[in-house]
Amino acid sequence: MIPFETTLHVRDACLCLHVQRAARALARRFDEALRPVGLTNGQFSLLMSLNRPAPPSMGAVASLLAMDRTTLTAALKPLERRGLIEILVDPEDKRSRLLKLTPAGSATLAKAVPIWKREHMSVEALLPSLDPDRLRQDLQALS
Amino acid sequence: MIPFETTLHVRDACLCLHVQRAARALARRFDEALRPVGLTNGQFSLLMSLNRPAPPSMGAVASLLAMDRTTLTAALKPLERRGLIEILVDPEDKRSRLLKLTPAGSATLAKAVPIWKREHMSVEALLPSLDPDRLRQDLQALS
DNA sequence: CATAATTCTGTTGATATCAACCTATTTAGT
DNA sequence: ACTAAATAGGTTGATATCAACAGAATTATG
Repeated sequence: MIPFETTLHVRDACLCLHVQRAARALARRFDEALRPVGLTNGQFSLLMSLNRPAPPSMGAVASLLAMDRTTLTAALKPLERRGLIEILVDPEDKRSRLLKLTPAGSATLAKAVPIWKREHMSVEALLPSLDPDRLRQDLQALS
Repeated sequence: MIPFETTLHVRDACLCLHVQRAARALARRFDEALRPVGLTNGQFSLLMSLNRPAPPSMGAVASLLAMDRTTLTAALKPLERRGLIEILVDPEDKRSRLLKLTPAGSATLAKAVPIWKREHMSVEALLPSLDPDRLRQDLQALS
């Protein structure tokens, strides 16, 4: 019904597919590298986004990570169970939750950062364009 | 424990995070566009990868999509239930399964292609680099 | 040809992802 | 102040993702 040539074109051209593939491959790579500290790539990014002077709300974090609100709700649960974060009701606005790293969360993050640095350097070295900044700009525009 | 500047650096530099964000955003975008034909972006890519002269094995498809084998097993189930694909034991090698589009699967795919074309054009227009080929090359190298 | 290693896939359990629908709280309009 | 609209999150159900383990078939080796 659809010519094989169309399939080849879509397969080669589709940015959505290319990004999903790269996302899966990078996720596996960072998940593996971070396993010694017990974090996945997503948990690392999430914890890192909480390491700031004032604890952010869920909406702010979801937006930063380009992640659905409800995905974030689910992602927080294992981290809270493990005592790496605390979820507090915002006294200024009782609808809102404040997400706060615990000392244990901070410590885990501190162990993860050197691993991230090593891994990230070797990933940037893979780029044929040798231009990670441009890649980041393009990806940013897609978010 | 970790300085805020480190957080800012990781947040801005991490290719894994940038790719995950773009992957989520593009997935939402294509999922939404393809909803009228009842496919998600992943199902579209999967069905499209089955539209070839000879039905491929699972391993071949998983590798093409840079997807875990077992993820593929799970992804096939709803498509099989809906009668869009068939999973056949390879007569040449009884360990292997051959993945085959049904006529209904072909028809669904045919309806999806024009939607993909429209959506993909508007996505490419978002790129500040104006160079989708280079982006694809970089993403490919990461997979 | 027997058996050991390899290959292809499945199952289970955990987390990730989002749409659709829901409640509680805050804010805006009158 | 009262009510309507908007905002912040939560719950449920479906699919997606992968590691760890396991089974069945094939291939390689001696």
